[in-house]
Amino acid sequence: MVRNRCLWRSSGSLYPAFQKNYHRDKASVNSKDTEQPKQTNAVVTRFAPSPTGFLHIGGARTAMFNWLFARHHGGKALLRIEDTDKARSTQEAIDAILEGLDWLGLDWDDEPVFQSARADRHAEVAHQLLASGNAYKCFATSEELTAMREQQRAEKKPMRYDGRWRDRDPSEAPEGAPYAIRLKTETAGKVTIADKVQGDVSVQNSEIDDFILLRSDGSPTYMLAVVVDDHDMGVTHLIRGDDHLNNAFRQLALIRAMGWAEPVYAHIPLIHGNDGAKLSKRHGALGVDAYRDMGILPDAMFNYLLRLGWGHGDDEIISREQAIQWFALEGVGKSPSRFDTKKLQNLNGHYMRDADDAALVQLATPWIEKDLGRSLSDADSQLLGQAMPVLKSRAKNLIELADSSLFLFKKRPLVLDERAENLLDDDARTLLKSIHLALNDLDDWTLEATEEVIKAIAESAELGLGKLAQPMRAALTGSTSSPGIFDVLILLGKEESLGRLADQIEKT
RNA sequence: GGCCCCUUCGUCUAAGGGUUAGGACGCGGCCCUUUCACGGCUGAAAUACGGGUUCGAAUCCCGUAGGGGUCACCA
Repeated sequence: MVRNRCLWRSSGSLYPAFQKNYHRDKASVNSKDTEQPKQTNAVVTRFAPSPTGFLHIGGARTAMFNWLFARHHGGKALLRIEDTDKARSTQEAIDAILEGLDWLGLDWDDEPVFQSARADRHAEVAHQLLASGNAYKCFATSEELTAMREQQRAEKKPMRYDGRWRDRDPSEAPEGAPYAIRLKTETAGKVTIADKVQGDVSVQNSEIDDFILLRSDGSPTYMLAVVVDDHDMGVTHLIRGDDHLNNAFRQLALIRAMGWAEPVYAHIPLIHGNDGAKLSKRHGALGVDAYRDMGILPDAMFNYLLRLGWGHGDDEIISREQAIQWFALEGVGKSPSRFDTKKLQNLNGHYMRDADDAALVQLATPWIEKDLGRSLSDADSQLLGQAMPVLKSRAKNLIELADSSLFLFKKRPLVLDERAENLLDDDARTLLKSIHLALNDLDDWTLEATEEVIKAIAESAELGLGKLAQPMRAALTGSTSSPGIFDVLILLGKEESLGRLADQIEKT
């Protein structure tokens, strides 16, 4: 469980559980028979974001699917921060991602692994490959390679490393020249991946060039780092965006060169914006935090993201428990889906209505306080709690909820909005006068009693209830829409209600 | 451009050889109603196109078109 972030940020040993696993392969390689039969039921997944920005929608869904798959199988869901790109990785991004995951209610087993701390192990594997003849030193300079690609492009040939150092003797290189380590990949035949989502996908080995494992400065590339980390962490199922599908073939080549167990792959389609293109900055609010700030409930987001690209018959409202029970990779669609804010809002409305009143009071309070410019007293909070049942059924998100509650806390005399002001013409004010009179005489301030009084007036004046309710609403709430008018009366109490009515009558 | 993937209402999806192609969001109408919501009923709305295979195709095969992804000493 990842709850207290300080736990690992301030800790000196970031991945204690991990270090124990460090030499596990050597042991398990030697004991083949103990390794083989058991490995089927232990599911280990991982979510591996690179901390270069907030947790975007696509990442959130990938995280969810990994989490759900692990929980469904009673396995482990691990978290790894891919922070090897020091120039782009920031602590703010790490925090934002962890917060986003936490907000969504996703917890992780073991301590998060920071990839940057594992560079030595990555290098070790690269050198192991070098020693076994599965990799070689490449002395080509960046300039040289750029030139090579330029030429390939000019000749309209595929842009790939041409293997110029593959069979050359390192002694041909200048004395002490820096070199990168490249994987010696297969040149003939093809590889096929039995992807749980995409099905069988094959690629000719000739398409896969000898990619770099270790840079000339000794740092590992992403391709090396992922494979080594996934292996060391014991990851059995790789669920990630299908933008990694092409990488999978390279990674598989590396895995096979090391003789490691091959994971099960599941490449899920990316989420697209309204225009069908890959989600990017220009699509507007994208971080999970942005939706939190829009007053979306985590459960609604969870449900929405779950149903995006995944289905379970006609089910729409799905609880976490059901999601864990039902989730299967087979249900994931193969085509990219578009993000639909309207549906999210609708789902959020469902979860608002279902939510616990006390919880909603907590969640809405910050917005209310911001609007009011003061903090809520205990009495205010209690009033809000009383009003919650009639407020929450009308709100699609926490912002609407907060807005709709403001009339409870506003000080007299109320400032009416334009529509409410227009509604209060002379006739309406005359009506308010008789309403005020009748309510003033009422001692039994209950829903039933107030309703009886108002209905009596409506009847004697031969008017519909609406003719009375709307002016009352305007005077009592300053707006033309609110909870039921008798609810409003009761929530406000007799004194406040009469005061607000009087304020508007006196204006004439 | 090379390689890989995708294609059912506007959107998310169900239907894995035989259904009036179902549900949800959104949109329209009606009902409920003191406003606004909720809710109920209801309407319009889809198998990208073209060929096969088959008694029968949204479903299997081929092609076309469109869309997406990926091609770094980034991750």
